[in-house]
Amino acid sequence: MAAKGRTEQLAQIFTALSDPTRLRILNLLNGREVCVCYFVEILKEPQPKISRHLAYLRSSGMVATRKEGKWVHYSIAWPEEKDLRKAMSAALRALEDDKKMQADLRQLETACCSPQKFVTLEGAPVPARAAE
Amino acid sequence: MAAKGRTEQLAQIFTALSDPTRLRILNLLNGREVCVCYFVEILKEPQPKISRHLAYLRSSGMVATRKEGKWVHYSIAWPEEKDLRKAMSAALRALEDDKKMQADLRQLETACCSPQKFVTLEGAPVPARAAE
DNA sequence: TCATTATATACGGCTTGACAGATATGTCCC
DNA sequence: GGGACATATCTGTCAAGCCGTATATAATGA
Repeated sequence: MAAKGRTEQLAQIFTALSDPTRLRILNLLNGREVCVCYFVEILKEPQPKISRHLAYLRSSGMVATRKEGKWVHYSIAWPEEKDLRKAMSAALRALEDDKKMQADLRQLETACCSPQKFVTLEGAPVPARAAE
Repeated sequence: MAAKGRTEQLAQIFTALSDPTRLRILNLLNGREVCVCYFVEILKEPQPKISRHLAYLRSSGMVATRKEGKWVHYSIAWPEEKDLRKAMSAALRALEDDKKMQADLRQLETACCSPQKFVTLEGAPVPARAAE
């Protein structure tokens, strides 16, 4: 799309942040790369719903994807501009107090979309701490 | 309305921040109290449009109003919760680099909705620096 | 009381967003 | 190729958001 002013950029970021499901997704993504299957399992929402919200975040440029076999890993794409980055990270930090968000994060450790829950070699990829 | 979870609260705040007009309004409100007539003159948008966005901000609890004769002064109602406040102020700070926002602010000094532009005693009230 | 000014709301149309459910695409393995 | 799995997209429907225009409310002052 065309080059947008700073104000419109910010408005777009906040639009992306204005849905509870997307907030939960971003909270899980905060600081690591996460595979789609984790979102589906942890958020306990229908897969197409998750996928749509991920598509939304993708098209507003807030997340990046990395494909690995049949899995797709998502990570946060931090804005170039410093103040935008700060605004976004302050927003994500505001999520950290939320019980629901904390519970989601706790599930990251155990959840796994693959049937072989404990076979890490062949199961779904473990979410990696992002280099930041 | 009913008590909403933290996540939904956050989503609502972000919805309020997700519109360029509302961002311009909040930018003008950042640090001072401003009368509606200023918004109308500075943003150069139809009065009902401004009023609707102010109503939106009001109903999401992000601004407070003070009535004085026929004028209504708006100010930012900072959230109780620390992280929410930080997120909001980071958002407002991210606006400060925007040329458009700076131009809006510059107009605050000269703009006045009253016909008697320079009669401060009877003209529209001058925006006051908020105590913060 | 009437006119004027400041602000808010109602109405109608259009656009965007959210959802569920069905289906398509892509990868892997046999 | 065919089946199983992971992910994405399409379809139709409904709610929410935004806008312009018209109108209502409220305060002021003659």
